[in-house]
Amino acid sequence: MSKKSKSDRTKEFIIEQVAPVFNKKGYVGTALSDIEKVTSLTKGAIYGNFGNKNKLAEACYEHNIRPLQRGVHNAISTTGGALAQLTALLNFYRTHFDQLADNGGCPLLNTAIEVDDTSPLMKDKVQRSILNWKNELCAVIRKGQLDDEIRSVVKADKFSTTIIAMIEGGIMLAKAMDDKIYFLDVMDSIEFKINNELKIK
Amino acid sequence: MSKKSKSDRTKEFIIEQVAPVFNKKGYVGTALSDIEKVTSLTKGAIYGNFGNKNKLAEACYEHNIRPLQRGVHNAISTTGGALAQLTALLNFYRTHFDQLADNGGCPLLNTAIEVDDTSPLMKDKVQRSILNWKNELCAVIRKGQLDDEIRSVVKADKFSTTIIAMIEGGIMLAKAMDDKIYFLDVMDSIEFKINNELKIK
Amino acid sequence: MSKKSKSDRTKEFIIEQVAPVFNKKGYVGTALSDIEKVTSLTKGAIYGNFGNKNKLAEACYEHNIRPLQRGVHNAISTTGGALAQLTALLNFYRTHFDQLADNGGCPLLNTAIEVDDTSPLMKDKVQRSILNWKNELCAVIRKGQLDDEIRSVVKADKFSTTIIAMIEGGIMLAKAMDDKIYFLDVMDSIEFKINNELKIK
Amino acid sequence: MSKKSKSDRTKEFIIEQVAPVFNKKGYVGTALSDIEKVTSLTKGAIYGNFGNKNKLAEACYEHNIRPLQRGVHNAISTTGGALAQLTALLNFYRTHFDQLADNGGCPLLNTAIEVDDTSPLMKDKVQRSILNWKNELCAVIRKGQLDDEIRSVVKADKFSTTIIAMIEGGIMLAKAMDDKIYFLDVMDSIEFKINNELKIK
DNA sequence: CATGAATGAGACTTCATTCAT
DNA sequence: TATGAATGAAGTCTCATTCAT
Repeated sequence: MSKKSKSDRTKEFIIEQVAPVFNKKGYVGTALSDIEKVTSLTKGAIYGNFGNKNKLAEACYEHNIRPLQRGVHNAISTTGGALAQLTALLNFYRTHFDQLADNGGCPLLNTAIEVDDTSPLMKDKVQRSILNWKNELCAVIRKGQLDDEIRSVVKADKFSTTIIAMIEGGIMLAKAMDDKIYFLDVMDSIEFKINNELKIK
Repeated sequence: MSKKSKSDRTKEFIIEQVAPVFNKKGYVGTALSDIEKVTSLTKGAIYGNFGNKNKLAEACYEHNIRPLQRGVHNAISTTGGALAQLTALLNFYRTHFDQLADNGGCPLLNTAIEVDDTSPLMKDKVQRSILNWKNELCAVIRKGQLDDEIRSVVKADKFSTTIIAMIEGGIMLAKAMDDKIYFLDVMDSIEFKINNELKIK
Repeated sequence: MSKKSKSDRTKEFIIEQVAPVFNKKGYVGTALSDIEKVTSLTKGAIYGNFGNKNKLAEACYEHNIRPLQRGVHNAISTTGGALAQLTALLNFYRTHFDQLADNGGCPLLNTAIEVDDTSPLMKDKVQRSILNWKNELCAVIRKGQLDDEIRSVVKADKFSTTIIAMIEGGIMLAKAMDDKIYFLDVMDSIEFKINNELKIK
Repeated sequence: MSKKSKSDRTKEFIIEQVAPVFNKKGYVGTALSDIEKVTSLTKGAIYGNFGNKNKLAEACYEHNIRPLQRGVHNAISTTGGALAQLTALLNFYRTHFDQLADNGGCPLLNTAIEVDDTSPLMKDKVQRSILNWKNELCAVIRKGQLDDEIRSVVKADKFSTTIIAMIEGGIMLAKAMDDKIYFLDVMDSIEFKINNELKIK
């Protein structure tokens, strides 16, 4: 039986309220006064629970990334072969785009852009997320190759990178243009790629 | 003959010094004290020339975007057909990636991510940049179709969006991972796409 | 027989841990977080036992002063005449200087300096300590005069003040210079004074 | 012709207003809000002129110490031999005690006590002040010995230390007791010492 | 035009204190 | 009693902006 302490529940509550704010306004763009507003807690309570703004930001990044990692992981755990798994991944993103957009977009993308020239600590977190994602995709592709589902000439590494780049680029465009179609078009292109470059016909 | 006034030369000087800082640290992350440092000018001088931080930021965005727009435009003005023009675009990016990375990455991407949930004015600028870019690509593809160089089934609009998404996603990954290979892999994928999906063989 | 309550033992424990901190960092310089650290207790426990920081500070002052008062008193209770008693006092200080320095110096001096222009309550405590000390010295000198050990022309009051001033001034210098010699030199001067100005030869 | 810049005049003004506050309330005891109050300037103006609280504190220490150093130096520059010079020093202190007390006491003493266990930077400043003072006294005594005015057996170093300890101890007592007589009594003791231990009769 | 000096708001953080459990 | 969690005020410092010179 896991009974959470008050502290843990408060921490969770804070993270839940604050995580989308960080994702929308960025780390430097989010002030402690913003955090007070959305939590209805005082600065003292925030610092009592997280020590400093940075630690809270890190916790929020983890919180924001988790559902995406889980979504990717779930898609990839689908039964039915590598190609089906990759398609499941696309569908996961198609289905959850609106929710993602409402929360401020992809936290990996947002954080990568904000910190790449400024904050080594957060950059390290982003790098782990990217590698983790890429490794998951690589594994699927390589498995598909072993199963004679995916062409052996395909370079898993390069292909995985490309899929990630397309998803992130698509999110950026759709959010910037306030038009989901940009994202959906890119998703279609990935699906086309999968069917034409990967699949053994 | 246009002889530039002192004012214009100062403005240009300021923009040149400050533009990369905005691109690296973002709009909210760049303080006027940073701007003083890199220009060796006083706040008063900055305000005398630009009125406020916002206007300077806009000018810097334009300055940062211009060489990319020009690069794209030049590639697309190449003689030799639509496919050659698209390849020229890729080569432009391949050649200039290091310079771009040194300057803090793609200003369109950086600005889009920073402002999409916060600053309508800058968002509008980003939207124009995206549309302009997309329109240029569409025009090339449509011209290629008229010239029987590119398959008529290809949807120019969707294809253009995808190319942009890939370039931006690739830049993000390479900068986040501190490894150019991520970008080059995506560029190769675009080239592959062009040869396989676009080209009439 | 007095058996100490749990409360009393906790209070004592707290005072023992905190007293040297107050003596080193001063009243305003010591935060409740410092107090939590050295006691491994929570703020609530501190407040439960002392009511507020001020009361704890007062208790710590008393605790810090006590061994000095006792040392002075013991010296002065030595058998063998007034001059021997004064010399015993000097030796007490010579012997215990290192310990005193480790604990942050003379609490009377430290507190006097910190509070003389700010905190009437603590100042009152300091005044009592000074008067008490001075009275003890005066009593010794006057007794020595009655016993024909000390010259009757000596003004006990003035001489006592001077001894205290010298001890405190010496402590200040030695601690500021990180060099015990400053203190020992002054102790020697006091001894010289006693032998030359006080003693009937 | 020295014409002071506005900046210099403001800096001086700030120091003049703030120096006694630091001397009375101590470094940690003086808040920036106190500084705003006595200067009628904003935090921004303070930081514009001094960079941080620490630098202002250092400047104030120098300002507070200067008149004392000058007083000592002047006394010691008096014509009429070493003994007369030492007496002039005592008279300087006797004459200026009230003013010193009003300003919060001796800055050397106050600062030494506050920083000896906490702030190495300020401690270094205090050490310089002490050494400077001691060296001045030593020089006078040694000169007096060469001139056959002061006994050659006297140890200049030890005697100087003792005089300083007495002055500082006396100031502490008088301020703590709110009674100048404590200080004057110690001054008399120093004079007695000079006449009895130093002077060749 | 540009500077130097200032402002006032707001940044992040720590403070002493309280109180339900 | 002691804890854990919170408060609200206050701490130091930086922000974008203004304006007399």
